[in-house]
Amino acid sequence: MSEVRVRIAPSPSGNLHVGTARTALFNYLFAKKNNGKFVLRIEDTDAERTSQEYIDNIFDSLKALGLNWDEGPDVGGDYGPYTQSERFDIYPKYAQILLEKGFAYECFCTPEELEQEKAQATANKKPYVYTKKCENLTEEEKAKLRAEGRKPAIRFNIAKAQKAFHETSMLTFDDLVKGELHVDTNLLGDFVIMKSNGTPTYNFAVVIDDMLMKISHVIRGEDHISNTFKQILIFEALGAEVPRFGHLGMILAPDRSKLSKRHGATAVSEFVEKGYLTDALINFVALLGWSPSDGEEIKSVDKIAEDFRIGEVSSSNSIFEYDKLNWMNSHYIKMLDMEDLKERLKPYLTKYNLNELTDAEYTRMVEVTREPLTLLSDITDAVPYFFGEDVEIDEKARETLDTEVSQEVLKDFVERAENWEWTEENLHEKLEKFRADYKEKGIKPKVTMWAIRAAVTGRICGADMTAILAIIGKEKSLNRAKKAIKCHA
RNA sequence: AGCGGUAUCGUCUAGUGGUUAGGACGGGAGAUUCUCAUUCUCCAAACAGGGGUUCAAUUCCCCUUACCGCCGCCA
Repeated sequence: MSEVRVRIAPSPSGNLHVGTARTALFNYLFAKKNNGKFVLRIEDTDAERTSQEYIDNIFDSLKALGLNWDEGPDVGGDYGPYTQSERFDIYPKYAQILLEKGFAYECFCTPEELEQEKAQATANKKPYVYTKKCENLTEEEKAKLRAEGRKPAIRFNIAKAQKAFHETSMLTFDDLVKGELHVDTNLLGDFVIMKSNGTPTYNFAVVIDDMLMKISHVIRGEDHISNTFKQILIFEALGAEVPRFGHLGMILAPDRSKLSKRHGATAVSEFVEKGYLTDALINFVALLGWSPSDGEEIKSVDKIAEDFRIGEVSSSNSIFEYDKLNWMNSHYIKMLDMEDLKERLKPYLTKYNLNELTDAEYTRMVEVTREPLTLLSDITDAVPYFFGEDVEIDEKARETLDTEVSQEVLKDFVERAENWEWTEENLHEKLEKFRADYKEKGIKPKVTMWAIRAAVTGRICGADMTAILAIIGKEKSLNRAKKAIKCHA
């Protein structure tokens, strides 16, 4: 059996989309599982929509997800170049072969003429297929058209190719995930393989590159199924070995439409900026269509690869649900090593002066605030009270502070705490006693602590109160408490 | 319109010609805690509809419906 070679072939007309990331993942998993090679190819035949920024984004995102490629534009390989715009001299040669074999022909139709054909078809409520108007142009006619300054495109002759390799007009292939797929090639129009500007179209460039790069399995979204039939015919017309194909269901937004900007983030880099961990993202996306045989959903890509079988991937579409991704992200944050977490949180703490805290204090702060984090970015709003002299009192805290009990508790707290040794251990002990005293008076521990919490943090919920006091320090804590006590006449 | 694809809790899915149809997220209830959260326990929640085949169908076949995709000198 020949070597397994798969590829991910993004078009750099945007940042790396999560859907592309999932396709890349499944290719990567398939390669890993079968000791194959994972190739990255940049499909930038449309110069208009391509930008270096997007290419960089694709590289960075794929790397961040851990989907490292064996061959690609940057790392090279035996079948390069791996960027289509650098392969433009290759495609015309193969188009020429097709022309000579009679599997392709020149088409001089103008966009206007084509537009008209299409309009006609819709007017007659017929599906549009190219009329093959230029199929049998004589040399004289072509010369005349050329003299007029017309530049021909090259079209693939579907019927010729189909007849040459198949008994009937039915074309069939065995899809890796969907099983047998068929189409009546009579319904396919002769599509353009070389544009009149001399560059290849997607369907042509893909085939030539997959052939030359010896791609053995093409795993991609099901939106490519109809392309696959056309591509198979080109492979055959060229006398090349046809790779195996596998088509994955699409990822849909919660409203069942295509996942787009209006649903929030779509690019991997956007998710990262929002505070998602790439490990969580890739794990989540793997679960869209694939499920672990042992039921254990939290799994590294390496572990998933061991368990992965392309034939077991679900062939239906799946909806991208943020709830589960969020849960998974919080789970991954919980599993993060302390030092790692401390570093990862820093980008989200730039509005605070981290120098106010010693490293030990920062560590403790992270320890007591990490629990409820869903996104790394959640840290920003979770810690403002650790910084600055004063604290902003929110509405709920204000109400709490306005009660008589709170005032009484606070006064007592300030008085007693003046003499406390300010270590977390001691504070823990002292506060326990403090609460107990009030409990005897019939005041719930909750209420007692609310007063202190509201005064010191400006909120009524948050991290462990003892730790907060210890980190903030005696002076600052008591100052805030005093400020919360109303001056009585 | 045509062609292709898909159909199990709200969502991602497991599963089988005979099962109490399983898990996870989310939801609900409770326990723990100084609060929020965490954690733990429990609960509700599905085989799209109609025909076949069969002793038996969620499972196999057909039709309907719904949804998705494709019909570019975009990729």
